[in-house]
Amino acid sequence: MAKYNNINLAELTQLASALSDASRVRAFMALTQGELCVCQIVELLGLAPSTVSKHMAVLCQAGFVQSRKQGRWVYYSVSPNLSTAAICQMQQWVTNNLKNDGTVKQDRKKLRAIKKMDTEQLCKNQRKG
Amino acid sequence: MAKYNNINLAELTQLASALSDASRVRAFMALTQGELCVCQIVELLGLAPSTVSKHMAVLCQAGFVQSRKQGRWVYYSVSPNLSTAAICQMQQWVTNNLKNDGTVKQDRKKLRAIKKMDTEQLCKNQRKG
DNA sequence: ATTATATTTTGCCATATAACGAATTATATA
DNA sequence: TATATAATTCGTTATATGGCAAAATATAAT
Repeated sequence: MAKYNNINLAELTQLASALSDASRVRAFMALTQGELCVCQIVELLGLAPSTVSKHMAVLCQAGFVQSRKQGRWVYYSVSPNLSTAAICQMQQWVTNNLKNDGTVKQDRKKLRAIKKMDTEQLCKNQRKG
Repeated sequence: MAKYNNINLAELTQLASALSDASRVRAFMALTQGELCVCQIVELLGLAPSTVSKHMAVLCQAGFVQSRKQGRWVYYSVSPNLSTAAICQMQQWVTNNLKNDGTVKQDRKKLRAIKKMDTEQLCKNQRKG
């Protein structure tokens, strides 16, 4: 079915703003490889949990990602966007254009390692260091 | 011919940043109707010339628009982007998604009036008021 | 040459944003 | 029930950004 929802100027600048920060774009690109919990994104980006949390909130509010809570963990994933064409198009644009970016490639590699780790252990290590 | 130039993370966030401000997006949308000199954009947006100049520099540096100087006037226009696919795609995305935006519609109307005015007279009025 | 003027650059101010650590919240475990 | 903990919110700081006015630049007109 065709997507017909229009966005307005404010919504467009909100979408653009969400993608105006490298850490947020990296987080989004990481999620295109599958859902991640906050501590995994923290590990990937090397930022404080509070900072990552705020970044994810921005991506969520823009509509690029969604979250689900399971126990103490919150998992983020790329939103399916059944309604808004503009968001789908931007998701595609980011994904396609950064497919071969150096940082994104490195992140993918690091991400594979992170996913192999036990999440409990990952969090424990983050508390210490 | 297919466009194959890739962009990196920094370039992508630069493009997004350029579109993260409503005044800049309005200026860009105005230029999709044809080239404009600075004073015409000043008239449309109701901002100081220095502010508009800075906005246009940001759009230029990102690659969304280009400028040509003719005498004392500088004309801005949507860049043809023969090289970078990412920029073309974003130009299309903005144009398509804001086609029916309220502010953009108002701007188009105001723009038709501005284009009918004598540019010399327009500048003269701006110096006064 | 001198003056006028369209645009840009510079300097400044107010606000927005990214970062962190500390405090808070919500959930699981002992 | 009390404790531990993953994530968020809050408070603070440093930097970035948008806005204007004034100064500087470049070009046209006198």
